[in-house]
This record gives sequence, structure tokens and C-alpha cells, in this order.
Amino acid sequence: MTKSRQAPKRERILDVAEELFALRGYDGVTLRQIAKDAGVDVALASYHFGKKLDLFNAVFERRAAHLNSARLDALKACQASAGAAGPSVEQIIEAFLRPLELAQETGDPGWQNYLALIAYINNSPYWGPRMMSKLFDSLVSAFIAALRDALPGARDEDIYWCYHNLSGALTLTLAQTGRIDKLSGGKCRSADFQAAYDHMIPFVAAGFREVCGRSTAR
Amino acid sequence: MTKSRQAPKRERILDVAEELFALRGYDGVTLRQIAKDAGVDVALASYHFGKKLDLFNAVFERRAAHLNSARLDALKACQASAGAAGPSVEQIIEAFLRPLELAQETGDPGWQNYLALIAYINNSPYWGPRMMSKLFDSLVSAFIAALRDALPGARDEDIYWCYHNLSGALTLTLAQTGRIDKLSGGKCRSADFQAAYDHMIPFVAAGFREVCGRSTAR
DNA sequence: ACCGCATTTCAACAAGCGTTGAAAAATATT
DNA sequence: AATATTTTTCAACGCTTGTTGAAATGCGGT
Repeated sequence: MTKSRQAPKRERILDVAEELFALRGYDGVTLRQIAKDAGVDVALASYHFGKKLDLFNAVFERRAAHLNSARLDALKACQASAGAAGPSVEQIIEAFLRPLELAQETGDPGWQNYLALIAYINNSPYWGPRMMSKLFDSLVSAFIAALRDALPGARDEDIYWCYHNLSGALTLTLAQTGRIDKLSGGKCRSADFQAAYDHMIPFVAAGFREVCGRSTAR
Repeated sequence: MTKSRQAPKRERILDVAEELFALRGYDGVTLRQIAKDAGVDVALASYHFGKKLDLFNAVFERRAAHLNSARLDALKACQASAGAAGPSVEQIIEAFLRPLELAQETGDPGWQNYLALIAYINNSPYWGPRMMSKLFDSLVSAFIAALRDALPGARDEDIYWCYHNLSGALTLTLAQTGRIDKLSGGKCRSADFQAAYDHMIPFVAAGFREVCGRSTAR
């Protein structure tokens, strides 16, 4: 190997930052906490990433490409397997959600933290507009287009509002607040992603059909 | 009046704190920012509320009782106007959501900031468990019970997951991130609460029916 | 006019913050 | 083995943070 190996401490900083930012948000975490949990000097984060905000962006971007391509592949796959009529609403929603479930269940807790961080950013009036569009707009547009095909005659406005509802439901699941565990008295568990998505997919698909017209009932 | 009037600056601190906390979160706001925007000395916040965390709680609790009773009144009203069969899923969801729309449209921007703050807390893995239950669990339980009656034969687990989806969709709307505005190219506006709820109510009701069994189609 | 109390400001504190330049250690190149 | 480069630590900086005690101000009751 002619090139220098990736520094392992660099990755540890990213992992710890990911976890802490997801839990406490950008301002709720100090570089010293991150360094301490990573077993590293404070100055090392600055050396590798520059300013604190650059570290935040690095965490945000590290897994974004992988996530986007996994979801896009799932969309293409369901489009390929569907006939000329195209995939159903359920199949599209499934392609949108299942890759997340898979990522959360790789055993790597980093993915879980990462998706919780996305939830934090997506719901923040401050961070949302600054960070979400850049990385996820084109992916979302692809799914919206597929939904438009699956819901002929639907008004664009209605589709966007329905997507908004989907995005909110998904986000609360990703945030892992444990709220449903307490409310349900243990009958539901936040960490049970399969149950979450198994319920979310038919829920959302029915909502789309109701709001965007039922001409595509299959 | 024998009692001293409420200090007006105290309310201004609450108003400003509400707005800033909603935008930047607990750790993203300093007492000095709040004091400056309120046109007040830093020490005054401590005098009125104690620690920073106490101020946060004061903001959180100020409007909670009013909000809870408005929603509970709406639930009782729809139950009273319904026959012996009880209100439909739509009517229950409507009672859950419309009071928020009304609050947001009083012209008092405080309510809008307050609800955005609730959204922030509800989606935070750190603040959610610490703050939501105390103030909102009993209200939510009342609505869950009403939904159970409207969906005979539904499994409790399914009802909670559906409520979870509702809560997430609502929360993203309250957060006012403006994301739907950009995505839709201006066709939808975050600030158009009536449009948001007009779309959310049938969307969510259809989801409940789909997931919790369709025995109650009306 | 004076008093008692609530309100507000002033001034300062100790602690923690992000950031940086230079030294040290580890690793790669020759 | 010596050198060059990358990685990591050390030590410190200037600044901001939440909090506090004492002083100043405002104000209703007598």
C-alpha cells in the first residue's frame, strides 16, 4: 500500500460525534465530550475536520451517498419487477423505507445513530433548511415522480402533502424517543423497526390513496 | 388592585425564550441572547425563573394546560354530538388537530413558536422522554381510548403504531421547517395550517382504518 | 415623606468553550 | 538508518457561558 492508511482515531471521532449529535443536537455537544468519549485529544478533531461545524457536516455526509443509492436501487428494482403499469403505491413506499430498516439492523449501531441524526436535522427549523435539501432533494424527487405515476390524476399539491406526512411519521420513528414504548405500556417498542415499518407502509399507502384519489386501487 | 401587577418584562422573557428555544433548541440559545432580545438584563431571567432549565420548563408549561383543555373540550364536543355509536375516526382526529390550527391562527405568534417547541421536544431522544409524558400522556390516552371505541376489534398494538404515525406527521408540520415549500416548488406552504390539517385528517383516518381493520367504514 | 417589598440592573466570578501553534510521536519513504 | 510526512498530544489563548450577591430603581400602603 503506497498510500497512508486511514487513521483509526479519525473514524472513532466520527462515530462518537454521530452518537452524541443524534442525542443532544449540535449545540448540546462539546468537542471535549466527543474527544473524551473517543479517547482522543481535543485538538485532534480540529486537525482532521477543521471547525466544529465542519465535523457536523462530515458526520452528516459520511453515510449519505450509501443511503441514497440503497434507496434508489430499491426503487429501480421495484420498478423493474413491476409491469408496464408501474409499481403500486405500497411498493414505492416499501422501497423508500425498507433500506432504512436494513441499515438499522446491520449490527453497526452507527447507522441507528445516523438516522436519528437525520431525524433531528429534518425536524429542526434551523438545521433542516440548511442541510436536508443539498443531500436528499434529488432522491425525494425521484420517489415523488414514481408516486405521481402510481396515482394518475392526483394533484401535485396533494402528493406533496402526503409525502410530508410520510416524512414526519418516518422521522419520529428514526428519532428513537421511546415515547411509544411508554405510551403503549410496552406493547410497542421503538427499537422494533420491522414492526414500525410493517405498520407504516399500509398506513401511509392508504393515506395516499384516500387523499390523492382512489383511481389506482389494485 | 391590592396585588402587584404581573411584571411585563417577565412575560417578554418567556415570549423571547419560546421563540428562540423553538428555533435553536435548549442548548442553542444563551440567556444573554434571550435577555438582549427581550430588552432586559441577563440577571432578570435568573431572578424570575431560577436556572436556565427552569426557564425552559416554564416556557413549556405556560400554555400546556390551555392547550390540553382545548383539545379535550373538542373531543367531548364531538362525542356529545355523535350518536350512541360514538364519533368516527375522522371526527376524533379532527378534535385532536383543529385546536392547534386555531391556536396558530390567533394572530399571537407565541402559539406558533410554542407548538414548534413541542415539535422539537417530541422528536428529541433526550428531551422527549424527560418532558412529554408529564404534560401530555393523559390527554393522549383519552384520544386513544376514543379511537379504540371507534375501531372495534382493533389490536391495541396497531392503534398505538397508528397514533405514532399521526404524532410524527403532526410534529413535522408544527416544526415549520419550510421543507415542503422548497420541495413542492411553492405549491405547498408550511405556514398554511388549514391546508396541512385538511390533508392530514383524511390521510391519517384512512391509515387507521387500513391498519386497524375496516369494520367501521361509514 | 417614608417605608417595605418586588423588580431590575450592575459587576463580577469560576468554569467551560472552540480554536490554534508548536512540540512530540508514529508511520511512511528513501 | 536517516529522513520526510502524517498523526497526535500539549499547553495555552481569548471569549462566552450560567449564575450570584449587592446595589439601584420603581411603587403601593400608611
